[in-house]
Amino acid sequence: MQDIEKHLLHRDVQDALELIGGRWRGAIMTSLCGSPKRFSELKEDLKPITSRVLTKELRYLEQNKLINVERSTAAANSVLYTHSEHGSSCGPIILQLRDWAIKHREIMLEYLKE
Amino acid sequence: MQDIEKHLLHRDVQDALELIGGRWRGAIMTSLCGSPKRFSELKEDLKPITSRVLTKELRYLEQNKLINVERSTAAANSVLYTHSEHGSSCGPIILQLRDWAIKHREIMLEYLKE
DNA sequence: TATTTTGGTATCCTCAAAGATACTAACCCG
DNA sequence: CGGGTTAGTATCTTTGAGGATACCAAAATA
Repeated sequence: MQDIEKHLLHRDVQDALELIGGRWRGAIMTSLCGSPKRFSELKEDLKPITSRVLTKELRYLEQNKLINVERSTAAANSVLYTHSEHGSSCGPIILQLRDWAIKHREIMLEYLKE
Repeated sequence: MQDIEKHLLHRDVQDALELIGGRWRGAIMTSLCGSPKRFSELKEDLKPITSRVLTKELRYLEQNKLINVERSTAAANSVLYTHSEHGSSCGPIILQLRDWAIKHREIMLEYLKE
């Protein structure tokens, strides 16, 4: 492996972690794994997130094509958030992150016992 | 899937993203995927990271058992950072994150063309 | 012995992410 | 018509991650 490639490698990882990192983005994508949701459902699921932050993060994810936003023209006050095709492709990674976090917790508990 | 389980699901993901999220943690773990490294090698690889931040993040990763720190008793001014057993188990996930980020970049370029 | 390298500390500062709180236009339901 | 719900905005404030800069003791090296 060349130096340049190594360098690019962690730059890519940084990019990925900016997309789904931070306090809420990963959680939002996770919440949408189960099923499409409306704003209020997301807010409930991610409590104690605030409207302001949820709006901002949803706009970010929309701009980065990770979610689709169906602002139904007919019944106006209803907006559906769903994974985009590419957004749903991070589902498996998220599941692995979850499993890894659970394993991590167990390992930390082991150390605390000793 | 029950509501409670859904709730736990994204909490776990948030935990994982705290462990390897932020500006540098994922990159450090990535850099250590290739081979064990010394402080100065990490600093070079992760340029423009500062000593202060690198130290802080390494201590965090050490406390969370994701890396081992070999402070060689014999030759004192030499410290080796390596993945712990559990730390190395996030290697595959990191590779997938990298692939996913690369794919994301391509997709965004597609949209810009149109 | 002098100099450089290594692996850090010590302070101070900035800025952006996130929270608290209040408010609102449009709709929908009875 | 009136009250509640939906999907947000508008301000203001806080917090802490991360950066800039300077400094340092111990060890290696020349």
